Amino acid sequence: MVQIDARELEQIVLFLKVLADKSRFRLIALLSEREYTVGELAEVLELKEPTVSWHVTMLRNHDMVEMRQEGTSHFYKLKQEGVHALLKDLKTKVAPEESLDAGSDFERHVLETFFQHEGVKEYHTPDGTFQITHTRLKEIPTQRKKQVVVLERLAQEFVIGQRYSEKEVNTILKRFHPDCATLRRQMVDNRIMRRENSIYWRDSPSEASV
Amino acid sequence: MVQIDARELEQIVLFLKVLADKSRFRLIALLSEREYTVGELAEVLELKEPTVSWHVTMLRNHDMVEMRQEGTSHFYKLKQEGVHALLKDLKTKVAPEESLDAGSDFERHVLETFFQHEGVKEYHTPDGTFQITHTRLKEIPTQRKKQVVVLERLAQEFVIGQRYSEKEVNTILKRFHPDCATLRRQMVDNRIMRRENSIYWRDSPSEASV
DNA sequence: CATCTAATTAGATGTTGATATAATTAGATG
DNA sequence: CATCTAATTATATCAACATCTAATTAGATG
Repeated sequence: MVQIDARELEQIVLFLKVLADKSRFRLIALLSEREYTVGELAEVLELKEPTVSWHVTMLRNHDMVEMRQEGTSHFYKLKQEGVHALLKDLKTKVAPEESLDAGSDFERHVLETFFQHEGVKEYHTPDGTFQITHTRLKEIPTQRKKQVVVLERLAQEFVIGQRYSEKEVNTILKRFHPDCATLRRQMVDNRIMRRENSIYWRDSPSEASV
Repeated sequence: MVQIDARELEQIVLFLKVLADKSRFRLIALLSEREYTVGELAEVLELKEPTVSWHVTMLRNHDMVEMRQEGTSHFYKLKQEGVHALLKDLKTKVAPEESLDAGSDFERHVLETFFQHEGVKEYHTPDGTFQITHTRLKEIPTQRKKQVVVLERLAQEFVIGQRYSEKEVNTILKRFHPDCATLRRQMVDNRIMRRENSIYWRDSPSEASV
């Protein structure tokens, strides 16, 4: 865990407190699309104007929203796109299953059964620390239909068109299962990967035979 | 803005509410490092046990923490590493400038001289493709002052407090220079890393001798 | 200047929730 | 079984805050 000093902690918690309110969250959601007057917001959110005013003022104090005046009307809009991005992050974190594309129920079931999601691993590089979720293959399915699902999944580890040596293929597969040789052979057998002169590659889906 | 339905909104706000508390945030920070008993947490956070119990129960209800019992002791630890990642995200969003630290001219010069930045490498994982800039150590400095700068830099690859096996240390160091054994020894000699029974770790700057 | 519109500020109210003390449960140990 | 340790539940208290009504400010318009 990253060390967090007191001041920083206060700030983060404060920021989270601002977000952790239903009305303000909806407010932010609206204001991220276009500018609104207080009255409009009150109507949409079914709150009284003073309540909305209170909230937007709060958001303004936290530099999350900016105001433009026109006559007696005050137009508010989201200030930092950072907030926008943050929400997106939060969303994917909170409800990650929404984010990844569906696939069939069968596929999902097979993947869930055979893959085991391990914690996050940290990679430290000059440019910062990357966190990558690691996944292992509990066992290699014997049923061909399930096998294909698993192999397709593993294939995603390889860039389409890129050439890999046998050693490189093994390294990548070994991250999932010690028996990389079997996986490699099965990938070739199922035409999920191609081989020629000990060079492996992945064809684009359109070229690959089914 | 992403469309958010009522149920989802509730969940997000609830999740944020859980995080938006100083004690719980610190709790999570601690529990992301290792498991703690309620008593230990109470002592570190300077709270009474019932208070901690209340919070960890709350975290448990939200599936953010898990418990293991041993005698009368209840060991808690962070459940989803997703929370971990989330915090980091939040941190970089909230205070991005904090993340990178400046360093002196001398340090910068040494780092520039001894490190070589190689191109971008791609890592393919279940969750997408990561591009990471790789850096190598051209040679190990012999002048002690320069050596320390380089070793300090390498130390950043290790999470403070985390325990590493000798093998893990080598793996990480080998990314920079083939002679990982020398680097490892020098790190220990210079008290940049600590060793006991072939277990290596990095102390926080305050504890480390200068 | 009187009036209208839109928003904010002031003040009141009710709820939630963070924390504490005290009592209770559950496991371990002599 | 008595006792000790660790944690939880029950209950109480206090502060924070979301919301409302009422009063006030500020700009526009006849």
